[in-house]
Amino acid sequence: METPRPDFADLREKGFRLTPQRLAILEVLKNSKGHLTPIEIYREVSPTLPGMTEATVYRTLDFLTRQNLVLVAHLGKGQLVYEYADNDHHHLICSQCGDMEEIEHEQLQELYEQLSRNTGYQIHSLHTTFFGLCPDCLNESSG
Amino acid sequence: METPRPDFADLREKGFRLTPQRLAILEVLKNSKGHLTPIEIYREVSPTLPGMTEATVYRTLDFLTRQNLVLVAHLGKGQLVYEYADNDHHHLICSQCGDMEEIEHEQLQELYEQLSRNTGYQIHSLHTTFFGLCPDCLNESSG
DNA sequence: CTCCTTATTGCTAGTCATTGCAATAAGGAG
DNA sequence: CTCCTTATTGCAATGACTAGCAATAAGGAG
Repeated sequence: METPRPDFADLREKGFRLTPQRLAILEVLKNSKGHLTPIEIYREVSPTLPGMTEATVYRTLDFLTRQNLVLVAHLGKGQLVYEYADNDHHHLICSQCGDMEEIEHEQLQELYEQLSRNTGYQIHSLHTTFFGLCPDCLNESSG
Repeated sequence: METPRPDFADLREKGFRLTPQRLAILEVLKNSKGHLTPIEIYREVSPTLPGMTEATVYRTLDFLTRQNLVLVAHLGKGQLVYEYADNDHHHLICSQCGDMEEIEHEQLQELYEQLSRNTGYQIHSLHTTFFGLCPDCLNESSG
């Protein structure tokens, strides 16, 4: 709750290092403003940084996620997607057509507070994913 | 909403087959009453059904999930866990120590209705996972 | 009980993702 | 600018999961 949006430069003070790989991956996420899979990120960053490996992409994404610089979400089956952490939101996905709606965090705020009261947990999950049927698919299945 | 708890035998009427593999996997989940990974399930079922492959476990779990007989959840990184679908609940996991709380679906009911009203979606995600810090870890990190 | 259709399985190969370890390089000290 | 510590990376091996296809077997018909 103290530093909801840490700056990349803060990492150095925590003993972490600002490597070109981390910079490049964060930059790709910052510019794309959408969900990217690790492989997509690898493909975008790879030309810029020859020698970069997929393993580094996975590790870096995991690192940036734990530093709250990027958000991770499970949108479909097992595949994870990443997004630059600049606005707090969640996702509602149609399990039939794959359509996606963004849910402002505000709508979950109350629930989070309630869960905190009931469990004593300090909840920090952003980017929660809900599944359902979108209006279009609902119509089709009922017709 | 019509058949919230389908029976295994109903599958036959839909043209699906009741194979020993499906029976065995469902039985393991029914008896364990907890979260199991596909590999754990494979190890439990394998001795009973020689010849059983991991691929079949993955496929069967996917099948049972789509039939609403089991629930799937993303608890940690990428790994999926499965559980017998006999009570509607969600999870709250401590991202530090891994402790887990169950959240009764009742607590999310209101949110789900609100999201439905706002988006037109019919939301059906059970087994949503939230992350946070448990009371113990909160104390430690502040001390 | 036997035959037949075709849903499922087992096998194999292919992706996606994680881990261990030696080599590299970030960044502070002198 | 050079040296030194050690966080990170690259590489290679392993593990998790998916997809294609021929062989098997569930379950309905006769």
